[in-house]
Amino acid sequence: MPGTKEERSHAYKKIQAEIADRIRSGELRPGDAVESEREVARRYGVSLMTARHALTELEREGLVERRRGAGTFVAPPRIHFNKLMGYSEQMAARSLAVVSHVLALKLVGSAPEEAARLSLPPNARLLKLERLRHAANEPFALETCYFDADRFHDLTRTSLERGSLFFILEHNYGLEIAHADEEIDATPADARTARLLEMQPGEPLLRIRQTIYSAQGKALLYVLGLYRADRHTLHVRRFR
Amino acid sequence: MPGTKEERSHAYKKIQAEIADRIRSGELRPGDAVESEREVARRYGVSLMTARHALTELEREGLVERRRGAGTFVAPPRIHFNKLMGYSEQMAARSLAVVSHVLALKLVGSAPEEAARLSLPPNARLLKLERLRHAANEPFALETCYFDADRFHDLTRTSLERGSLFFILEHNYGLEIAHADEEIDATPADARTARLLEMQPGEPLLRIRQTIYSAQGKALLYVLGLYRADRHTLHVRRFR
DNA sequence: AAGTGGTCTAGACCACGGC
DNA sequence: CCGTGGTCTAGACCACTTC
Repeated sequence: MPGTKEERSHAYKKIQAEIADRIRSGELRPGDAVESEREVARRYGVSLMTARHALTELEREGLVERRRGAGTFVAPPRIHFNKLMGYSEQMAARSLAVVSHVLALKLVGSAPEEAARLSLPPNARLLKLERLRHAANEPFALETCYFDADRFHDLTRTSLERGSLFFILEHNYGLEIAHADEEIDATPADARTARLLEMQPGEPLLRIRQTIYSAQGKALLYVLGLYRADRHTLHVRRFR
Repeated sequence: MPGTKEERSHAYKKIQAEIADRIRSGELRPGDAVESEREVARRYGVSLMTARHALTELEREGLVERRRGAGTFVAPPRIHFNKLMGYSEQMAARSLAVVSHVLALKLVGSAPEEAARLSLPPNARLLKLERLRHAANEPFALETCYFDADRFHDLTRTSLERGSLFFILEHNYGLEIAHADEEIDATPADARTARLLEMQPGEPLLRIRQTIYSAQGKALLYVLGLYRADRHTLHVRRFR
């Protein structure tokens, strides 16, 4: 057949994905030897450079360690530092049940500070979403999200109570979340927050103001989070 | 021999270094086109794959951006997020005067928690350094550092009052500081801390517990920092 | 000594961008 | 259209680790 429309996926990507799957599935465990460049080349019928490319990419991903003269080995499981995760994802990572309650979902017409965080004009219409988060049946965080109301007009209360906001943004809206810039400080609890989080007014809260950006560098979302200090520790790795 | 100049022939390394120098010297400015793969190959008399390797490495370093069909261009200057800096360095970056007062510098024989943070046995002898930090003539942080007393026996009070601890570690001890893992939370001020930081007991403090590691992955230093919440905001970038 | 990853060659075709 | 980066071949020699 002339002009065959084969799947146009690149050989090295396929090899890379296949080995990555074998590592993530547990078939290959940390420390195990991965096939050598020459083995990969032979088994997949590609040239050495291509086999090499696949293994080099796996190393860049951190899944694999290459030692000259010795071989390629499955890397010890990586601790993900400075990784941006939604609440549901963090809870899942700790095998905790996801419970959160939507306190409010409404349009606000004048929130100049929050609009500025999203690089929108001061009078922009914003969608404000306030949620109370629970872990182990105790409230531990109050999170308020602000969206550009024009872009996210059809977010519904029920979809938000059910699922992960990150999931909705990435799948229903097709957005690629890339990074977040956070400002972290501590602040005393006001009366309302204290009541919601079942603590005493004036007790310390960890406050995180987070602006979340897409891969295109556009501010998607501003989140003001207040966390009970006794239930929450942030982990950060900084580099010299 | 440490410090030997690595002038291995590796063609791609030389090309990479030469282009990197031209960028860092300002000869090539952000947005400028860098020579294409084919130009590099011809000018340096190497094959395309080798020229390509050099440019790909420059991209990995973040010095260069490659756009298919268009070319290779000098990348905009990188913003350093999550950068590990000592107090003196942070103050210098904000053009603020460095003032800090050594409250204590002493040997402690039994500090099992702090020893554990340094991966030392529970009864290890530690050097404890407590410093009160000022900005704009107001106290704003209380930092307590713990060292392995056997390694850092000759730290003196005067050298510490004068200079940056990071500078001393890197220059006097020849250590290469690589990264720090931090635990961040909020906590109410106890009586002594409140007095030192001129605040009310119970008011919120930002607490940062920081373990600083060398390039060899060895824990060098454990720092417990307490920061007046109203004077201190932490900036972090997280990636998806 | 055998096997590994690291570097390198001298080509090839493709997909994409800008003119 | 031409030039660009992205993928790929079928080899080669070297430096290194392991036995």
